[in-house]
Amino acid sequence: MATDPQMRSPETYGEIDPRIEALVHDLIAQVADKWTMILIEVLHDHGEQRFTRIAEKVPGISQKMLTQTLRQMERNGLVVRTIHPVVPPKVEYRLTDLGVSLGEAFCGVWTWAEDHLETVETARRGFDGRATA
Amino acid sequence: MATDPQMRSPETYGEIDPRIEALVHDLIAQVADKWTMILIEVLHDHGEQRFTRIAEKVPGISQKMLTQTLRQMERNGLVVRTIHPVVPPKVEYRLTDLGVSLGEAFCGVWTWAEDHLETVETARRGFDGRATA
DNA sequence: ATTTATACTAACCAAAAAGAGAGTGTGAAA
DNA sequence: TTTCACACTCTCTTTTTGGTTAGTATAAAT
Repeated sequence: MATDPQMRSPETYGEIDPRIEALVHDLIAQVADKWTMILIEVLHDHGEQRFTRIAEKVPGISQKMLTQTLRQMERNGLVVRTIHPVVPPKVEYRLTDLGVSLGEAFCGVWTWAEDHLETVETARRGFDGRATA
Repeated sequence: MATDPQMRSPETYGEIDPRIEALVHDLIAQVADKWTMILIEVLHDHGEQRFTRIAEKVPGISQKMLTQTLRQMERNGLVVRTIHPVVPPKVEYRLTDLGVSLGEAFCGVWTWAEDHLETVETARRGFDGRATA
């Protein structure tokens, strides 16, 4: 019995390099993150923006999450952060090419969701109906 | 000040139907879920499998998460669950066409991650280096 | 002299998600 | 007769996540 998650049995779904896999999961988890997706969208549609302008365009986000998400995106090279040394502070965020390309890669999933919206909702209703009965 | 997340100002990134958007986020959040992705992969590579066989192929997953994730996938129409009324119980899970198509839609992101792995890691090292300095 | 704007960080708290472990029903094998 | 396999469910605890609030520096505007 392999209780150690580090240990992989030969039966483990395993032709893929675990390093790649980790990064893939990681990246997808981050991008699929509610806010990251929205921020990519906003930055793509409106171009370079400063902190408060972004916040205004994303209702419901807290300062904390905005900062956190932008930092993460910066760390991954999805945005560049430009500090203008003026007072009051001015910081601008811009999508990098990498950020843009990630947005595009995600279009596949996005359009899948649009295309199969009805199917999924029908499946859900069916399942919920069966469960109630 | 619009503190109500339901209320959308005209400046809100807003040409998209919010119903579609909600479902898209929802779906992506679910698919991007660590386990769902892995389960799609396993079921795709190995075909119809029963509960314990799946568990063996996914080290680190708890019974709880396996059940939960499979149920969610079933509800969304990504898998079908077949109960064989024997004892001890035998339940098999199979990817639906919808499930397969979702896996394919996700390939774009998957390959993006593979293609840009180096870029992302470099960006991270740069960021972390700057932070330490 | 007080207020305002900006882009944050830090501390604290509540809620949600996930893990661990025990329990369940049943028939066949030992 | 005890044990075992299977596919769970239930409960309890831990971890993670996110929100809220307060605070900071500084110069310009009032």
